[in-house]
Amino acid sequence: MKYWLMKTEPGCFSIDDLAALPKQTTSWDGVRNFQARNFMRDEMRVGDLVLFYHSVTAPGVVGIARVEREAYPDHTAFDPDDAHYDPRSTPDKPLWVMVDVRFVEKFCAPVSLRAMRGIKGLEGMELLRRGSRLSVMPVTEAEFRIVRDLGR
DNA sequence: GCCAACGTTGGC
DNA sequence: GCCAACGTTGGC
Repeated sequence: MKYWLMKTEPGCFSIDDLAALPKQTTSWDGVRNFQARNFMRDEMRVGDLVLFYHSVTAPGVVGIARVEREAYPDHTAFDPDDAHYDPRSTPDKPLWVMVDVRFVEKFCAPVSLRAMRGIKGLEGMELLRRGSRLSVMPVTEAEFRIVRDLGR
């Protein structure tokens, strides 16, 4: 089993939005970065756990989700009216993929990006690298546990 | 709102 | 294949 961190802008889609869905499950569409796509397509498996990260406003990890369905074509790329439309991607040859994730828990206290920078054991996190912009990235089990324990 | 860092595009 | 220009991300 692997561990991940996935970013979202809460103004667009927050952990509360996820928890409020009937099945508490959503398709993680709109990823348009090859490195992030490759992680989803090649390495993400059902049951993997995800640190749910809010960016922009109060950046930090706010909870945990779980992968419910492995990569399948991101149909929003086919839709000219969609903000993430990409004409290079077609139903025959989909370029972009998405996974489904399910709500697991919301932290009592969000683990802010600022706080994470000072925590021993998190120094190696991709998220903390200067200029890190990846929206889907792997984390180690140790990092996952540290962040989870801080949030609970 | 600013701007550093980064990925992507496209001319050559 | 190089690299400048550009657009985007995202912290602050």
